[in-house]
Amino acid sequence: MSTRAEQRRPGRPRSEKARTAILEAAADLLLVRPFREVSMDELAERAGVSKATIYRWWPKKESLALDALFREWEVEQSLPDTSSLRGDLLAVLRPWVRRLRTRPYGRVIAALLTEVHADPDFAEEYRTRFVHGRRERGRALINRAIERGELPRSTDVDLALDLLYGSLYHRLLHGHAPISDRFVEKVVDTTLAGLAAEYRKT
Amino acid sequence: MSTRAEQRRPGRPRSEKARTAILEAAADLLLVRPFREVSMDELAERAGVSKATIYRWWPKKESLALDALFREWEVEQSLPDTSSLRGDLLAVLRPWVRRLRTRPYGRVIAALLTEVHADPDFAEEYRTRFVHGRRERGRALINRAIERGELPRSTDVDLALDLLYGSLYHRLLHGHAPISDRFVEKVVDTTLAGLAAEYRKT
Amino acid sequence: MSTRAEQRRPGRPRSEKARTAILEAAADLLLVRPFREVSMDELAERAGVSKATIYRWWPKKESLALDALFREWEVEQSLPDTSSLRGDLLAVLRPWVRRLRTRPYGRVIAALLTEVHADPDFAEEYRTRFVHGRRERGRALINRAIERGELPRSTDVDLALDLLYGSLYHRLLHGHAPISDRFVEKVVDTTLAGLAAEYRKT
Amino acid sequence: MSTRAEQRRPGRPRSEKARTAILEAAADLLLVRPFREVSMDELAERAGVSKATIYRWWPKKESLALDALFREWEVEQSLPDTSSLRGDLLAVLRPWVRRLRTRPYGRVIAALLTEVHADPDFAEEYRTRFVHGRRERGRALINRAIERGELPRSTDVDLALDLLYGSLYHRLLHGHAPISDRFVEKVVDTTLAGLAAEYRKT
DNA sequence: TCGTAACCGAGACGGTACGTCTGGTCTTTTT
DNA sequence: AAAAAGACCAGACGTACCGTCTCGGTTACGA
Repeated sequence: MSTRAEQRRPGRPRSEKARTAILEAAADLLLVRPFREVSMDELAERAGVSKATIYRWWPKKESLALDALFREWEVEQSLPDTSSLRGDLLAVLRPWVRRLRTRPYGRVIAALLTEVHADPDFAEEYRTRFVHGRRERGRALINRAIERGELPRSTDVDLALDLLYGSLYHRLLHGHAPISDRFVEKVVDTTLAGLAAEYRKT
Repeated sequence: MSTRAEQRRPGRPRSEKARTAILEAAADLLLVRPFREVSMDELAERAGVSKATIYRWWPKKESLALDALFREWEVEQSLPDTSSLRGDLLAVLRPWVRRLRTRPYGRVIAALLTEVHADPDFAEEYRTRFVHGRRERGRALINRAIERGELPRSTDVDLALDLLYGSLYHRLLHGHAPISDRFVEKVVDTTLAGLAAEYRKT
Repeated sequence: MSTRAEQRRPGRPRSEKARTAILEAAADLLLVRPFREVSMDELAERAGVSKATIYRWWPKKESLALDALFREWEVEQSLPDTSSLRGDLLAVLRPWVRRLRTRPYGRVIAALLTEVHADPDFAEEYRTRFVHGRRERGRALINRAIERGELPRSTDVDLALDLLYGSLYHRLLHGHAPISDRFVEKVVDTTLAGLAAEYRKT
Repeated sequence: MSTRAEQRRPGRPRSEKARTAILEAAADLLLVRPFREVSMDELAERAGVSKATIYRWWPKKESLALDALFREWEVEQSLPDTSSLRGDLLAVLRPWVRRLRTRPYGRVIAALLTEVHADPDFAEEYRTRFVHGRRERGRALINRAIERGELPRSTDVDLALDLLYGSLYHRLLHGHAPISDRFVEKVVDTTLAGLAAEYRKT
């Protein structure tokens, strides 16, 4: 969202200080308080920056939240290799879930998803940042497990990912029950068992 | 949200005509167009009603959408009985999923979930309407299956429900893949297989 | 304003209790607090009466204030006779001015005058109640003085009344100076002197 | 009301174009139609300006009307000098009443006076603009006449001004009779005669 | 005594203006 | 060119008030 040709261009260069201040203010406000209760004016003041500077680099409040969230979440991009799919999945999901418990992330995610349904460009951006990468990594782990013979070749990888992530997001967004480490394990175990089993329909 | 003691009270009674017109306008607008793009003014005009009348009975736009959505969704409340859990679950989930495909419901749901994370009272209302009832019915179906011996007594019912509904909501909200009838079947089959299996950890 | 054929008509007769309660509430509120800050709802509640009952007898808030004010002001309608115009005028103006000082009447008067300029029917009503009668009585006093030879036959009675009442209303409405008894006397004396004198233009 | 330090300050300067457009729209609407029938929305639209811009500079409709009226009235600030008080007063009053007859100014004045009685700050502003200046000028004229020997040293200047302006405002506000040039002359003549005369009380 | 008609209290309603707020843009000076 | 400051536009917000209406119920009179 805040990408531009990074070549040296004439004129005053972009202030890195301002960029950082904005993202930090966004993290402090947008990732914590209910989305709609944070105004751009407050954000700008908190960052010690003018509103115009924010809008020069981010088209809307949601895009800023997206960047701020991405900065917090997607630090670790490497694939784990524990020699079992169960171990790999837990190595990916457990740290994420633990991070989830440190802040009310359900709040931002819900707000971002609302925007996803209103603005196709934003939807594209959101999926690029938070869906595709994660699913590609999950897909790689599962395919590796198939190669190892842990799962049948006929395994529906998308289904697997939706069961795994879907149940976690479900609790995150609806808040009807906590996302404990135990829950993550059960989700992984049950999903893998289901995928592995030869289940005959009635 | 708009319930009050239905006793005969002094004064002009609430206009049933207005109530219906408002809910219908809400269904036409809030359940279709991006939430934030629908103003209360437009809603009031569409319903042929004054804004004050809406605010007298619904505290916010989200509450109104909640009622309108509830009116559309929660018509069928009876438990199916197909003598198998698979059949029962499909009997519940398939009609719901089919209805989901008729309108961009992900839009409203996302907006409602955003509000859930901002207003505890609203969250309570939301869960009462859209979470608890559905989960109770699911719980009943699963417990019946346990009685029949289809699933072990140790089955984690909440886990089951989160796997089932979580994966469906995941696609509804993220929109990365369609919710086909085939997908519903796979979700049900894989979840049931996972629950039934004795899965040994590595 | 609240007049109707006082004949006996079929049906429940008008409640004298309600009428009085309304006028008293109006006097307590409309004649004291800034006009626009008193709502009909508050008025109705204060009078222990429904809004509809007020509107049945008075078409608007201003009409009600008019009646309430009239009830307070126009009790004394008889002509004084002190054998001098000066005495007669002071006998009329002094009590009025003293009453003026007991409450912030400028407030209501200004509000009523505003309505006079917006609603011709109301203007008619206002003048009937507060202008014509008073001017007729003033006219009578002055004509009597002319008969007595205190003033020339050519005296412009309307001019006289505008000088007398105009200067008092001026202070009442603009509030730049108090309306003391001394001021009333000076107004009367100077006006009468001016009317009596043969003033030659340059 | 819309005054601010005119120094060069950082940031976008106030739009002179908007300011003018607002005052002109106010003159066209507020000085012509009944005050309460003109909404701020209509005013803003007429001026091609957002409501917020109006409220940034004028706290209420009345303040705006005050400025608009001032712009129309108080153009001429110089003292006339016709070598007689009568001439001086007519030179001041005649142009003013002629202007009065061009538009329904009684309407605005009544509305402003209503606000004067509701808001002390506004009252202060009103008197500064429309009372003090005019009275100071009148006072100067009269004092000059006293120096010339046209009036006794004991003349009550405030009384004089209240007689002069009071009678004119009286007709303006009550509308019971027109303010003809002839009337102005009579008011001046009679007042001056009254002030000049040695009037003996009975 | 009973019906009819006008009244009353309560309070919901349509309409409309209010003054505020926020998102996002624009204009100026300064860096 | 970029930034800070802050004025600006557009338009939704939720509230408030006005004056009307719709109920259930009351109070008189005349049949």
